[in-house]
Amino acid sequence: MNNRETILENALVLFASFGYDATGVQEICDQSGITKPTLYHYFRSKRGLMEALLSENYTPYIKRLKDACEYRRDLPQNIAEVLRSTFRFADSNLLFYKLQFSMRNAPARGEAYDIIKPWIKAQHEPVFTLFSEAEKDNGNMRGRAQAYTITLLGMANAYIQQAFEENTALNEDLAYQARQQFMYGIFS
Amino acid sequence: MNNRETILENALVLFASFGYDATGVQEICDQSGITKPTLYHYFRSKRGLMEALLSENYTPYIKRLKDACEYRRDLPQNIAEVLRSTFRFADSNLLFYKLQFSMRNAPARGEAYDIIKPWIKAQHEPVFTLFSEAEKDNGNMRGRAQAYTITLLGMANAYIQQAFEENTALNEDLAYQARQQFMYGIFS
DNA sequence: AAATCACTATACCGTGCGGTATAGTAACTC
DNA sequence: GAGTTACTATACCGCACGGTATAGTGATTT
Repeated sequence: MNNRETILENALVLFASFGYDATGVQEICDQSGITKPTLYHYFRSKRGLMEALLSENYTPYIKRLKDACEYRRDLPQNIAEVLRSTFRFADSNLLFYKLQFSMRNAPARGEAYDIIKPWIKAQHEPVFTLFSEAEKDNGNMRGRAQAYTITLLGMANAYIQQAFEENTALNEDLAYQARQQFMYGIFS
Repeated sequence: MNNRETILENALVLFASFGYDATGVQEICDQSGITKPTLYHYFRSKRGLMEALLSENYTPYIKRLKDACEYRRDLPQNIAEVLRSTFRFADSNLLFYKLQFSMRNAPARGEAYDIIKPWIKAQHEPVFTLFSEAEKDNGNMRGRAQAYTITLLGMANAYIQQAFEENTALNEDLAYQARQQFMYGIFS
């Protein structure tokens, strides 16, 4: 494995364990068996390292999420796919999921939140567009696209957290249950 | 207002805005118009300051939550009260709510999470006990007390976040809607 | 063979951090 | 009025932080 990948791997572990602020560049270098100039050669700054980490791990998920949000006049189907892709995202790299989750919920004016902000937007956008499209076919939903987006993703996180803390699987059944519960919230 | 209260107030604003790690003791002192020895007189350390902040703001909520979890063979009633007390907690001091939320979701081995850990336990415990009691009256629920605890509190947070981001009220209606949705998740 | 390039180590810089030694003041205690 | 206590300011400490200047190395290009 080349140094760049080694650095990214160790940075992920440390950032996810101790947080962005509390993890020193020197620590990442020690763990990776390299020195600071090497790290600064590949990544322009500590922040640049974090940005690269986010980019590499988010990109495939966002792509799948966009596909899942392609509206074909079957909203339940879309919701199932959104949940499935999100569950899969969490399941495939739990460490990164935890890291991005902690950053999303970090104080708004901190650096960690500032770095992850564009990715939050990239995640919300397709889901918001999906609900906006679906609004046109269902008057009940009018004007609530943003609320649905937040609740759906928030609920997905609640389920993921639950599965993680209970050490149970993030399987198809759980995705189905989450979908049913969410749909009930819409049409009640 | 005395210095102790001034310090606590400014610390809350700064910690909630920039995070525990990124907020310097000096900054808190400047904002409060005092110097470091004064701060260290009232609070033994930066960590002690954070602990005092948590204690003062959490205590009344935990007390109300415990009352809300007193089981009288009417689980829906309990759930409504849990949601209401939690919504009220978030509504009464949004800044503190945001601070504790960011800390709950901070990396597990960071200092911020370590400080808030006992309070998470104090919050989960009464809710968990409630569901454990209710299990005895409803076979369907057996063995899921912890899952219900996590999902209920997670869902409450999703609603609170939604209300905050949409700038809508955390009113009785929303608590009712959340309860219905949660109950549907249990009995489906 | 000279020059260029990507990459890496040693050693260092300025800054800001959490925390404190010292000393003083004003208000109570005996 | 002497001693004690609670509180606060000046000035400082040691340290770890993010980042870099310098100097190489070995492979590739010309």
